[in-house]
Amino acid sequence: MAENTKQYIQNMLPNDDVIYNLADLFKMFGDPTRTKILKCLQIRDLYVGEIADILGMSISAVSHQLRVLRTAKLVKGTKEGKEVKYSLDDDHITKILEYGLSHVSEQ
Amino acid sequence: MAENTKQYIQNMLPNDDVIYNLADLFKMFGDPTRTKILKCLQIRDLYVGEIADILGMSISAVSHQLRVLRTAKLVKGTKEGKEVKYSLDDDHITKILEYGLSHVSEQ
DNA sequence: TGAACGATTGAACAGTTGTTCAAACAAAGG
DNA sequence: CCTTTGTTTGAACAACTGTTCAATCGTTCA
Repeated sequence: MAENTKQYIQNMLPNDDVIYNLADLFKMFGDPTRTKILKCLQIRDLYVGEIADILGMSISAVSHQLRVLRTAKLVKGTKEGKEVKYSLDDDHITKILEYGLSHVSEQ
Repeated sequence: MAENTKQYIQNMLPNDDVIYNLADLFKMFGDPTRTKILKCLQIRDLYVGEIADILGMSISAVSHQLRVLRTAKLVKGTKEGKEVKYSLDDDHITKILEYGLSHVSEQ
């Protein structure tokens, strides 16, 4: 391949920063537990214990994943007394999920 | 939470099959090397060695990832003599990537 | 205050992932 | 044939990921 072709393609690629952020975003959807949690929160805001109950998982496991989603700013938690109500923190998320879902469903 | 509310939400969730397929799809985009490869192939069909050259990676590492992408039917390889030319095997893929990219860029 | 409850946290563990290295394969040309 | 070139493959290894378990924190209410 010609050297200038190589450079041309290299220049068209997003910066490494962007690539890594992109990968980190998609990683969030790359785990079934997290996509389930997000799907739940798409239906309705929920407490940690409720999510665990719906998914049949331990509260701890759900809480760990919620922290991951919170760090990624996909979800936010609001304290209500003893409980913490979680909700989606990003509109795009729903669309990306839907896009992936329709792709998967079509196959 | 009321038992019937719990069941209502459970019924609204996609089947486990779908959830796992969805997660597997997003996993493909969850690695920087793979997103780079896909981005390259979005620009132009390329041989394995060309991709390795552009990305500054070993041919082996690229080939391993191409196999993963091939298995996921995101990419296909066509033998041309000694070389194998790779191309994107799915239109949706570009859109999902773009959607994620625009999300990442906006932050 | 102190028991009860919801949620978070940290350590530990098994399982998975991505890269490297060396070996093998396939096509082309001498 | 034998060598060269492009690619694939498998084993090995380090790094990462998700869950569990036990401990802890924070709030409520008796």
